[in-house]
Amino acid sequence: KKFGKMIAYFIDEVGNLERAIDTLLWMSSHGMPADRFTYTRVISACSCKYKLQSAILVFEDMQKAGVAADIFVFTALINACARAEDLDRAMDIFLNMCTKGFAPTNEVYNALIDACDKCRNGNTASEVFEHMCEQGVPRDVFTYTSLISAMGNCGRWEDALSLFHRMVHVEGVTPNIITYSVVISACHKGSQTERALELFDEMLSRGILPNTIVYSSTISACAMSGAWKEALRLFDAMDANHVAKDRIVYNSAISACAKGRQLSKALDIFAGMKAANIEPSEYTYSSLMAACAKVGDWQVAVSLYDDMQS
RNA sequence: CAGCGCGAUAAGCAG
Repeated sequence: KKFGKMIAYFIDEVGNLERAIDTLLWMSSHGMPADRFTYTRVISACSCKYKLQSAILVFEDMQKAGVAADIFVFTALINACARAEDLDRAMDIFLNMCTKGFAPTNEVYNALIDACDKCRNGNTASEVFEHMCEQGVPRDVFTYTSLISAMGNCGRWEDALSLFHRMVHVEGVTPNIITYSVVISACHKGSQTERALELFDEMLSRGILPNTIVYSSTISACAMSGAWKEALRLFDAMDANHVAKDRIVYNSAISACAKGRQLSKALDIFAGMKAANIEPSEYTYSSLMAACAKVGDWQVAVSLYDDMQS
């Protein structure tokens, strides 16, 4: 029990995963294996650090030590696969879990759909979702958010929108800020500017205050149809609404100007970015140079290139 | 010995 607390301490306070794993393995090799709670905690910590191999090693040790696994362990393992973008292994674990007689829960299906999303496999995501519905497992905001994200990531914006509709009006699941960010992002990838803006307004009317991520998704959606004025309006609204601007939202706004052939606006935003002490990235320079290319201003492109090198 | 507590799932940028 005390070693278990020590492992939790290594993970939560010290952030030393290696030590936590060593202690866990030491415990089982000395005939006093940790309980399933501790195993789950360690597997989850491996997942957070994208260490799928370690997660599997810990799970194998758990089985060797004769500690009975439960649905929480399997959920954490599937999540580790999702983070490592290994859908095949996620499926293996899922099937293995079913064979052992565990009925998949909402969380297990959600983690599996997330794995499909991370692996850009929209078809499998849809199949898993259908299976979930057939089994009568409840769908919640996590389910729909992951599934809509998976649709968006493989260009299926119509499906993303119809799932959003089904979520809200058929299943009565309330969308949150993350749901709006994925459905707006799906519109962005499908160049559906109008729909993205409608969703943004709908979100406001629900009383959800947009954060940096939702602004950047919506600004990117504006960029796709040359709606740079709308993009800049949103970008400026961030200050009025006291929403912090990060590098990504600056990049989104610069890209919107670039696609709308507004080089001087793009340069203004770039200046603002530097004034705010935000480091430009390769995305920043790439968008700025694209803007130069659009208007044929090679001199500014060269000066940006020099600026980038220094 | 008993009770209690402790563990799992989702989002944004360029060429």
